[in-house]
Amino acid sequence: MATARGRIDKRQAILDGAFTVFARQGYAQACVQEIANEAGVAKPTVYNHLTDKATLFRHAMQAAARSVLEQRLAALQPLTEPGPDLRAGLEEVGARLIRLHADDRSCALRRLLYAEITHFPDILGLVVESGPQRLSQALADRLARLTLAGRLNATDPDQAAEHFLALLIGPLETRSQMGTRQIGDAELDEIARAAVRTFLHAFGAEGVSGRHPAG
Amino acid sequence: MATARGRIDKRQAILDGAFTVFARQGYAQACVQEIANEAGVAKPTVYNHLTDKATLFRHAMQAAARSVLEQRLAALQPLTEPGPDLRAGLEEVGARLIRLHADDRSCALRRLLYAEITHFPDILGLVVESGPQRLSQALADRLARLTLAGRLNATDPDQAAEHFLALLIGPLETRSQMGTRQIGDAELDEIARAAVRTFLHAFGAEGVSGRHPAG
DNA sequence: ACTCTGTTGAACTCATGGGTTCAATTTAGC
DNA sequence: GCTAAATTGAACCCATGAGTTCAACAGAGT
Repeated sequence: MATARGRIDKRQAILDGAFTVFARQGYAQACVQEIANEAGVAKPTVYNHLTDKATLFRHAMQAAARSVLEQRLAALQPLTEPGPDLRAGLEEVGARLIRLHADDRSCALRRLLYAEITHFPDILGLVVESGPQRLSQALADRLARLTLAGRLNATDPDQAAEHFLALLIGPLETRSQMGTRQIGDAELDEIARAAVRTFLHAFGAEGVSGRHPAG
Repeated sequence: MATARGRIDKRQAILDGAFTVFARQGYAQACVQEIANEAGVAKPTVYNHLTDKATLFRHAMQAAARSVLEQRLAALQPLTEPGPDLRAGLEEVGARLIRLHADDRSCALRRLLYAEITHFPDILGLVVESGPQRLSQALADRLARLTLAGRLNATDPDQAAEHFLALLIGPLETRSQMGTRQIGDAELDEIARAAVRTFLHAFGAEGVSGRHPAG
């Protein structure tokens, strides 16, 4: 063994396994032995790569946060080259975001963050700032462009983005009982459609807003 | 001792102390001895009233949830007899709700719920169902009345309530970094005003909606 | 073949903390 | 004052789990 590649693979396996176990058990109840098992590795190997249980936790959270963020940014794609039907584009983005948010790893990340924010205040910096913050920022950029193009009426793009995300995530969170209950695709789409409807009433350009649409 | 009153007082002190310590340390890291100290009581007394650490946790959470719910329902008061200025009434309710949501105990309750939902799935029933659920329900009732009175246009009051709360809580949650950062009164009011603005665009009666208000 | 580095499993140390026991003490009600 | 129930503090038992040690082992480069 001992090749650089091998080491990196082990390290990655450890971080993945760690996140899996932390997600299942929480920080305190997760035991390092179980993490080692999950990663297919011996306990001392874990301590060889990550000094502490605490640093193990930090790195696992950071890695998970990074991968979640990537997916989310990618979900904004349809808004960079929006088609003729803006409503459809927004609903598409909403549907994607909501599915990512309801994903198991994503839920687990949020849960762990909430749970351990008291004991690891520094993790907030690593995760939130490269989480909702960046997503909201990127979304605001798109909304600003759409407003300049006269297809939207978001004078304050940051607030528009904030409200768009709130209208998506809030209802999802309450209906899924904080990620406990699984939600069917139909209901997810309905949540996204409803969010877009309210959003367009508030921020749609005159012609698009459609005070009394379909429903 | 042994008088009924005395027992109840001790029990209440224990539950309060338990919630305080759990909020500070999380379930796993909280030790019963510390809870006993916080409650000004000996350790065996704790076990005399509540059999387990687990049941102690459950009862503490339930008690906290109950008190939080009461406050929230009371905050809806201004909507039962709304004055002539509906926007002002909604902003008042929004400001109250947002302050309650940002309250320390409330944040701690949410954190603990998120944190231990995996180990105590039954707590969700005791808390959520008598938490956001009931609040959303009560709010929907008010919105329905306002719609019947022609002062609002909430065809689906449940969804309107859902979106109103989402517009309040979502931005609060992101800006307060999940309850970590303290937020000034001015910013809280601004969040509430913005939420009401978007809400009225979507659900305001024709005359009230005011597509381009003040800002 | 030799070596160096990383891995492994098992055993070990040690601190923490849940839960119990018990004798001494308090307190309420009579 | 007497009794019975509740409280108290201290000591105790025991399981769990973090982190370490170590001897044996595997593989890559020379």
